[in-house]
Amino acid sequence: MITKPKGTKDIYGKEAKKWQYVSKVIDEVMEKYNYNYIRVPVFESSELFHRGVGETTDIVTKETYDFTDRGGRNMTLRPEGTAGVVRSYIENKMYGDVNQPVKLYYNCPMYRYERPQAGRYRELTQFGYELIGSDDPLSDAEVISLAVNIYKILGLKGIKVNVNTLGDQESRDNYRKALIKHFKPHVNELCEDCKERLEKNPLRILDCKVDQDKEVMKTAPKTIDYLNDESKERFEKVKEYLEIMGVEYVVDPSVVRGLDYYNHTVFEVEAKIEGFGAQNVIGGGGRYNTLVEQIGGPKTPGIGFAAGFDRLMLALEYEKVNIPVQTSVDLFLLYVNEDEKKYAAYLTNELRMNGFIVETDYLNRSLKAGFKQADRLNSKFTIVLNSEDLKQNEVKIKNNKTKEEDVISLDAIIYYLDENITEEDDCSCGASEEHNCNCGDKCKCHKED
RNA sequence: GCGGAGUUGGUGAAGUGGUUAACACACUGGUUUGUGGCACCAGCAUACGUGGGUUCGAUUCCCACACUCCGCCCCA
Repeated sequence: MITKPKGTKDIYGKEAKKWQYVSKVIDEVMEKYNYNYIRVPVFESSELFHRGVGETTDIVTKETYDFTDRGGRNMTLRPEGTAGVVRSYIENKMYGDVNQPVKLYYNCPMYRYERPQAGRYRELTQFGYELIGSDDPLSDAEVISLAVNIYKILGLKGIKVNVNTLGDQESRDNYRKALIKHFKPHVNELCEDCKERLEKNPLRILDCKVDQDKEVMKTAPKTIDYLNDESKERFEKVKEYLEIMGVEYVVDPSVVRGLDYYNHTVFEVEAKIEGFGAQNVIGGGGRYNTLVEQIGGPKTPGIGFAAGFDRLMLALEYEKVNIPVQTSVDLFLLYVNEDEKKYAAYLTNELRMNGFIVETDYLNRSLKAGFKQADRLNSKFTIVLNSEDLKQNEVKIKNNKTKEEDVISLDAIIYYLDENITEEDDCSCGASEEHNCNCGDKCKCHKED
């Protein structure tokens, strides 16, 4: 048997419906914030990610899917979304658009060659958004608040936002030097990885899970102490706007982010996911004021956020957020002989074109099995086409809830269905008990906050 | 890249170095000469991850690999 590649996942059935729902909610929220959907290639020149994401990051040095195409070009499957979007921004000269800043969002698969585990795949789906062309602290706050709001609208309650600032380039350089100075005398106390990081990327030492509890870590200089006045003031502004927007956040100096392009504001969103301690960060982002220039565009500030779709689904599951999925059909058409089958073919088509969800039998089942199938599909009505009735231009239609059967004229089917298909008494999400869900006013099972 | 645990049919699973590998659910048909959901009866063909090895004989023991789950690193 040919099986799916390691670290990939088939999404189908009920799970696919949930994905579609969550994607739809994301689309709706993005629309309100006036972000436009963008679709960029799955593969790009390898160079883009080396310049964009950073030569020293693990993502680029050991996790990319690289290949040479038939023309000898070095290509890489995108490991993250920002570099491609920024490339597109530059290539399509969006810096010249009348509408500024440019606000873009995406929701698509990324590829990282890693060992799969809970909430981690080699093909992972991320949604994210970028606000390019503004350095205003308000844009930082909006990007953070938008992330929080998406999760809130989806019904997640256990969301925590950790915010930090890396400062501008000057602050970052000063801080870097201070860190090296601090850790150098203690280099032997650090883990192997951190020894490497000391010269290459000292900020990442702060993130280290192995060395976390060591004394050197606790006494390490804090980003906040190396910020110049401008950067400090900027961060204060961001926090102020966040408070005005009612975003609950925590300032966490250990948030430094793994990609090279960040400066100033960086943030992470954590969710409660039982048993997946290491994977509880479901999204993260930050400001990248030098990235556009690095990739070859004009000096342009930007800020963005990206979130793991798979981890979001895990969080939704853990918090038992009910996701509305359509679980019933309006009508199931049954037939026995070939003439009735032909009429069924005609009628299913006709009714579907009139907006009803209609199913029929494709397996030449017995009536008994057909009824069973109608039940399984949770059909609201069932019609058994009967040659005798059809001769009279009539049909028997059965309401599967009340078990009542009506004999109606063929011409009246559409009218009848219109009249008798009522809004579900219970929640459209199909749940029978109170729960956290987001199905709107029609939902009577919705638990009050 | 490193480490741990797994892999038996459509599904959940039991089990054994040796003639037909339990059981349950699901599915299909029948009892009901064309009206289901219950009950009973019957049926469900080619199921022991892949490749080697040990053996008269391997699903069972050994080795390798693949994949799944979990952890580390890293990240979403």
